[in-house]
Amino acid sequence: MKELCIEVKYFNLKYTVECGQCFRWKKLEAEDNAYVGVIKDRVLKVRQEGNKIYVLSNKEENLESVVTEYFDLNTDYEEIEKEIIKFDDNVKKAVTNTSGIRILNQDFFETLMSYIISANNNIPRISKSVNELSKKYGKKIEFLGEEYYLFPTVKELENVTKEEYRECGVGFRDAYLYNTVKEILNGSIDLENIDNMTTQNLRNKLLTLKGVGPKVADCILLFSCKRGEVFPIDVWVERVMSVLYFKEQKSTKKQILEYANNKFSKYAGIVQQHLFYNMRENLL
DNA sequence: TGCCAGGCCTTCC
DNA sequence: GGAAGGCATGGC
Repeated sequence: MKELCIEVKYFNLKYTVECGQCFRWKKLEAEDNAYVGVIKDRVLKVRQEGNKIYVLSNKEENLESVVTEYFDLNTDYEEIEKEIIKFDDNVKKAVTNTSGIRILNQDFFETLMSYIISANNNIPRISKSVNELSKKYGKKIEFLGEEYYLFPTVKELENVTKEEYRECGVGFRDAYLYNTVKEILNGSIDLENIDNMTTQNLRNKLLTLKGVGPKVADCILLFSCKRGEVFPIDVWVERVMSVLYFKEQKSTKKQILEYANNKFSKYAGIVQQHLFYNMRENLL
């Protein structure tokens, strides 16, 4: 296996995979700043040393372009961070704390299913369920002496029952997952046409799925559809926005969203992710 | 024990 | 169109 080395800047591997946007990266205890994860059809080990990342994979074909796309390495985050720290001191402090977070370009179907599972759930349990689904229905890959599992394809989930979903620990979300697979199989959402849809159309389409509300839809748009302008509001973001920008006055999600859209506009997504991570890690 | 977790659905005004 | 209650499950 050949190790790929890529020069990076304004990229922090740890923050990017630990900030809550993805659920399948595992930190390697034996090595510093190294993680193993599954991206689409391959398993990767990624390690960062300063401004270089070192990548190993079971599949070397197109490895550099897959990694570049996934970690959004062709986007100029130096420019983005310089722009967004101008918004105000709150954003400046957050971005300074967690500089190098990048918004991932994850697989659409995996992101859709994962964020349906995320509703009224916590991150460790979401990860556990996603891994369980993969282990049961995804393809097994041997990598560095360990067994890993790809996230299952729509086809691989075709005959999975609600009861079987529930055995993966997803609880009441079993029917949502079941229905979503059916909807995709019957062509209600055309996976091939996503890039051509406007954000509003795609969002409305996602909202027709049971188990997908505004927050889940926005996470899917942001983390797997390159819609950097959306601003997912969960309990943490509601909390941090309310503390930073609305002080004591009570604020609704609608007010928060309007404020964020106006202020952060096309950078709302990356700002949201910095605020979310800062709040969770108690850095503000 | 009761509350919370990257919310959403249904029911009822 | 907005407010309440319910929902599986595990961790604290």
